[in-house]
Amino acid sequence: MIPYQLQGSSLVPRQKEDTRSGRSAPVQDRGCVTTKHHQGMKTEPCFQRDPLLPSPSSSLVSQLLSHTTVSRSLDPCTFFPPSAVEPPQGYELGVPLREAAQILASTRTCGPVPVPCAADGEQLSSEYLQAKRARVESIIQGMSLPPAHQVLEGGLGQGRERGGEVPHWGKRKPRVPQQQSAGVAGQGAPATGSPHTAECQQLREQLCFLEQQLRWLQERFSQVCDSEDAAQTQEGAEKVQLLPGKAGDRVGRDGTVTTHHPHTATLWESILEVDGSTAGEDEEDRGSAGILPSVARVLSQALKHELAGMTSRVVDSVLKTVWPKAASHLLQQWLELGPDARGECFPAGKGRKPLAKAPSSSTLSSRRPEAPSLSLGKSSQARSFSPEGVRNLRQAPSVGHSPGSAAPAVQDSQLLGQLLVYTPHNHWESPTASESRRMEPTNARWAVTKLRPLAVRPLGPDMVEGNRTPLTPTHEALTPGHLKKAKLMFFFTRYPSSALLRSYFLDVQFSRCINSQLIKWFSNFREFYYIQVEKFARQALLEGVTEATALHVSRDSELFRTLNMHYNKGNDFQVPSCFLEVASLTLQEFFSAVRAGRDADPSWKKPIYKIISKLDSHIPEVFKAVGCSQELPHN
DNA sequence: GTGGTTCCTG
DNA sequence: CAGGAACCAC
Repeated sequence: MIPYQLQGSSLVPRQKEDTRSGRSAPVQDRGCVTTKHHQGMKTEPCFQRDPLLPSPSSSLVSQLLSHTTVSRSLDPCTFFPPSAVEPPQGYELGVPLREAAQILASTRTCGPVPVPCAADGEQLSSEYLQAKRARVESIIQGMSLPPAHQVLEGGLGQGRERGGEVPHWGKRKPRVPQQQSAGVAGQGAPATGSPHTAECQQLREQLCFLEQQLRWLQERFSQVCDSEDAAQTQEGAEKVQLLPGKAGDRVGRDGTVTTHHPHTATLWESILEVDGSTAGEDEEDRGSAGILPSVARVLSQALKHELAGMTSRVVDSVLKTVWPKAASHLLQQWLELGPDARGECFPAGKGRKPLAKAPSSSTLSSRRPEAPSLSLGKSSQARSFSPEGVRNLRQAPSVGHSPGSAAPAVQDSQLLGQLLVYTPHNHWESPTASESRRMEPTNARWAVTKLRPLAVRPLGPDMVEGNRTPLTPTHEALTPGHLKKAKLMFFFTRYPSSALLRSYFLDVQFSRCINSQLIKWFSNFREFYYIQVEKFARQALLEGVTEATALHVSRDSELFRTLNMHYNKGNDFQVPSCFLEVASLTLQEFFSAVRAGRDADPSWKKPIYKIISKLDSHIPEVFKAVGCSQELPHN
C-alpha cells in the first residue's frame, strides 16, 4: 500500500517517545472499574445484556469449552479488560466468529491469573461468556479505532490488556491494580485468600489446555481456507494493520506476528497467525483435510465469511473517514506553499529584485554545474561530510509515535505528515539531482515533510481540533522549543521582522521582552552565520580559489555541515535548497570582498549584510500552525 | 525615545 | 546564548 518509509524521522522525538511510553494508564483503563459502584448508579456491567449471546450458534465452541470444564472456574474478570466501550456498529461479528474470537482471545492470556470466583456457578458461567464477548468486542473496537486512539491506549493491546490481565507487565501504577482488582473481584465474588496459588496454577494449566485446543482449531481452520481466500484475507488484514498497528507490533510479510508480548496479541494478530500457518503448513496439512471434523469445517466457513466482510468494511470505513481530511489538508498545504511550489525561493513578500551584482545574480538564476562543492573547494568529495546519517534518518521508520500521549487532534496531522512523507519525490536531493530538477515540488515539499517530526508533537492545550493554530498565546516566555523553531526558521529568513515573528509564534504571549529576545536570537544566528561564512571564504582564498563563482555551498560541504549542526542539530529537518543558495551567495560575497581587500574598511560587511537581508524566503505556513513549542524535553 | 542591528564579552 | 554598549533610522 503505502511505502512504509518515513523521511527525516526525528531522533529527538523518538527519545521523547521512549520516555512517554511508560505513561500512566489511559482513562479507558478505568472504564469498567466504575461499574463496581453498584450502589447508586445504574449498575450495569459493561459486558452484560447482549442479545446475541444466547444464540444457538454459540454451542459450537461451547461444546469444545465444556470438555475442558474450565468455564466454571474461569473468572470473567480474568479475561475481561475493563473497557465499557461497545464496538462500533458495522463491525459486529457474527456469532460463530465471535465465539471463535473469544477463544482466540481468552486462551492467549496465560499469565498469572487472579483468583477465580468460587461461588454461583450459573451466574458465573453467564458472566464468563459475557466477559469473553466483551473482551472480543473491545479488541474489535480497538481494531476499528483510528491510529491515534490506538496510540492513546499506549500501543496495541497494552492499554486494554493492562487492566484485565498480564499483571506481570508491571506497567501499572502501584495504586491502580488495587483499585482494579477490587473492582473486578467485586463483579464476581469476593476473592478467597489462601487457595489463591493453587487455583492459579490450576487455571494456568487449564488455560494452556484450552490454548492447545485453540491451536488445533486454528490449524483446522487454516486447512479449510483455500488459497484464494487466504490471500484475500491476509491482504485485507495487512491493510487494516497499517492503521491501527503500531510500529513494533507490525505484522511481517510472512504473516507472523512480531508483537512485543505474545499475550497481548490482538484478534487480528491471532487471525493473521492463522494465516501464517496457512502459508506455512497448508501444504503438508492439506492431506488431512479430508478428515476435518464437520464442526471445524462449519466454523471455518463462518470465520472466513465474517472475516472477509469485516475486513472490507473496516478498510472502507477507515479510508472513507480519514482520507478526505488528509486530502484537504494536503491541498491546503500546497496552496499555502504556492510560491515555493513554483520554485520561487525568494518570495514575494519583499518584492525582491534580481541582484545588481553580476556574480550574485548569476548565482541565483543559473545553476552552475555543481562546482567543486565549495567547501573549500577542491577535494569536495573527500572532505564532504557523509550524508550517511541523513540517509539513516530517512530510512528509520518513525511511526512509533509516542504512544500514550498523542491527542486525537494530532491524528490527521500525523496522517498528513505521513502522506507527505510518502510522496514519491520526497528524498534528500543529491547534489546531482539538485542540478537537474526544478525547484518545485521537492522544494516545496521538504518543508512540510521534514517538519513533520515537529508537527506531530502533541498539540497541547492551546491547540484545537480542526484548526492547528493556537487559539490563545499560552507561553509567556520563550522555550527551548521556540528556540529550535527559530533556528529552523533561520533557514528561510535571516532578518525577520517583529511582525513576522509575531505571526509565526502564535503560542507566545508577545511582549517587548519576548520580541527583543526573538530579535536577539536571530541576531545571534546571523552572527554565527556570518562568522562561519567569512571564515570559509578566507580559507578558500588561502587555498587558492580565484573565482568567487567557483564557490558553492552544497549539502556535503564543510560549511553546510557546520551551519547545519548549529541550526539543525538533530538533523531532523531538511535544509531548504534556497538556504544553500543564500549561503553560496554569502560566501561569494565575502570571498570577493576579502579578495578585493575591502575588509580593510571597518564597515566592509555592511554591503554584504544588505544583500543578504534581501534574500529572505517565505517561511512555510506549517511553522505557524504546528506546535513546535510543545516539543520541549520535559514535555 | 523606540526599535533594530552589530560588536564585544562572558 | 544573553547582556550590554554603541550606532543608526524612524
